[in-house]
Amino acid sequence: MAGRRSRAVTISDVASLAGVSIATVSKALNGKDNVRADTRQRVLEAAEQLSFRPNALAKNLLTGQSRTVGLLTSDSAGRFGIPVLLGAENAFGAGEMAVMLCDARGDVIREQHHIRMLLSRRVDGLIVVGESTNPRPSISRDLPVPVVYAYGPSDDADDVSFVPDDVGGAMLAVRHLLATGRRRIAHVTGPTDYKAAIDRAEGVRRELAEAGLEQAGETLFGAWSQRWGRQAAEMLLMAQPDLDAVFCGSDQIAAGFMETARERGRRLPADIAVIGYDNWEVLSAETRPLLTSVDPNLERLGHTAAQHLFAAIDGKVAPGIHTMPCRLVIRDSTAPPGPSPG
Amino acid sequence: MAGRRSRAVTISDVASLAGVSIATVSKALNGKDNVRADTRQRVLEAAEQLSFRPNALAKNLLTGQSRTVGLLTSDSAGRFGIPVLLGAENAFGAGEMAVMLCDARGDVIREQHHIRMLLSRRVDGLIVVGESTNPRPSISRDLPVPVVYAYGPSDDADDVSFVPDDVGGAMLAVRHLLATGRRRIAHVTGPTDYKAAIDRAEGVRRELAEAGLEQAGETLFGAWSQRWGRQAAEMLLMAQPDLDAVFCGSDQIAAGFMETARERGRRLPADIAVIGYDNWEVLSAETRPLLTSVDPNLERLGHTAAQHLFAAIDGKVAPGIHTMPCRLVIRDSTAPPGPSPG
DNA sequence: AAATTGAACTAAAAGGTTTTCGGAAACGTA
DNA sequence: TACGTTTCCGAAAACCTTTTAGTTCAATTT
Repeated sequence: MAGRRSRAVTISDVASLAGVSIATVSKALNGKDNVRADTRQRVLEAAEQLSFRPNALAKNLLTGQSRTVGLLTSDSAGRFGIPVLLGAENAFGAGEMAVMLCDARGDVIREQHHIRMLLSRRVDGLIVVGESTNPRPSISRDLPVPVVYAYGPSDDADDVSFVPDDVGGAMLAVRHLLATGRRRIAHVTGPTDYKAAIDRAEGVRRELAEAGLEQAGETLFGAWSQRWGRQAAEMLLMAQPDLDAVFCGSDQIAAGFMETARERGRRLPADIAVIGYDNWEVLSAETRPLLTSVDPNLERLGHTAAQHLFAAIDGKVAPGIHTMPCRLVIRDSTAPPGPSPG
Repeated sequence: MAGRRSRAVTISDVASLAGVSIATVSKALNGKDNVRADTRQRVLEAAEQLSFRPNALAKNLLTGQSRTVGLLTSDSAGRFGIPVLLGAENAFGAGEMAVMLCDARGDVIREQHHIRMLLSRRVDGLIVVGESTNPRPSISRDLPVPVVYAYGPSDDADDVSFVPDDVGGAMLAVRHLLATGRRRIAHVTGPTDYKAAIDRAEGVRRELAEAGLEQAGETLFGAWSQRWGRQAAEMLLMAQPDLDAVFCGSDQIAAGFMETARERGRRLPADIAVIGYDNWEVLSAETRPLLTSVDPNLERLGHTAAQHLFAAIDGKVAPGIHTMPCRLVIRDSTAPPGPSPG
């Protein structure tokens, strides 16, 4: 509370105390040449004594750069925005960049409002985090600063987007199932209006085709929820009694599937192997057995997007949609099949 | 991309185009007096044509206020920081405030670094979001701006903190169990080094004492996890065969408890009622039966904290730890007991 | 007709920093 | 002493906006 209402200490105060001009203070504090060692020392001591912090507003006004980026999200609450946000904040943390967080909550008006606000604050760049991997309207047109899209790509091919490789992630999962000896593989996933669901189904199709195998039944599209996982399990266990593996489009679906499969007396993973998606640890590390899951590496994606934004601020653009690889986190739910009860 | 590298348009450009002085432009755009209607119109058109956005840096430098608050968290990834953050961002969204997000990731050095950065950017205030409800070291000492602590309170009684009322939340839960006819109530919760666990246990004790009842066994402290919920269920069902209700310290514990209780043949909620804590919808809306849970109203807490920060910026301080009420979200897991299988 | 008023506008200052350029002092050389 | 060189420091401009204190000019009053 001390000094709450007192005027902030400026470079002039430091100059007075040190008995030099403000120019010298500036040079001394910024490590510039042409300042005698003992003068610099005096200045440093004065600055320390007054706990002087240069006014970034003034500096930024002068340089025209705010050393700030805007992070525009439609769904900060979502599980996907946050890791991206963290990765970005991470990448910035090293330098002197700051992140301004704006949540548009899916409202175009609010988004416009935030963009105007950020521009008037002269942010150096913008990261737009989608709430799904579905393409979203571009905002880059006529903006005076570079924009990078993360998770959900822009619908304009000239923009820069970073998205997880859902097709590749699904292929990883199926490949792992095949490698551990599974042959009758089903796929349960989310709604068809999610590009993520479509892409993952395509990955399954592609990898199975490559192995010359048929998929066990059509892909079951539903919701991303545990409930749908349970429901799908009922259907699948009935329709495909010789099923030996299920690849689920989300960890929640997988958790639901496993719950019902256990109840129906299937041994996991001995009878049926299960793979989830997202590697959402609160779930995948709590299921029984522990859930093998595709990790979309979102934090790294956010980090990369932020680094790319830096490059773009420096004028180096690499337009297009960049897909980032996923990794498979192997846990107990895909141990090789066998008669032992695990 | 258009004009990416061209100098930003300033008020002078607008003045030239409109054929007036910059002072007139300022007054016209800010709705001040003494500007003729047609002049104002001309200015507005010129500004529109150039898509002029006043440089907030310059304005802030002049007024000495940045219209920005810093949000300092140790755990943005956590389930608790995010809602608070959203509530705060929400409260600010109405005005022209912006939020700068900084994640210290529990590192004191990093926290100091962020504080210096925020101060040099002349933020108008700070919100510190704890990662648990345990008190945390105060940072307010000698800071030139007001600080409000949310979720985790400051250890300095002169600071302003907003925390959820864990004791009251637990009392709500137990009262509901009593009201629906339960009498043998057990409590399973997290580790003893969490104040939240201690407080909730205290709430249970207090409410049961008020009703003149004994708690069914000692409070079981463990982890916040589903696994611990399962483990505790094994113990409890053995040790307290006539148990008719369990209040769990988290939704995860509750989910684990329910899973095992079902496996052991208990009917939920007919035989045993279960209440969770946090009302984390991804869990509480997916359990079978749907989980009654104490909702700590975190978003509202964040909102209130932000509003209070506004007040503090205007010089109105109300020091102390303010506990915010929880609410009980009643779902199927606490339907009255009975012989029917539900 | 001269003086007063009021409206509409402008010049200039202020805000805190960095940077450029010029000046002064100290020193060495002739 | 006169001159050139080096080293260090300070004055002032620039960044862009808002606000204050005028200034101009026309309309109104005396």
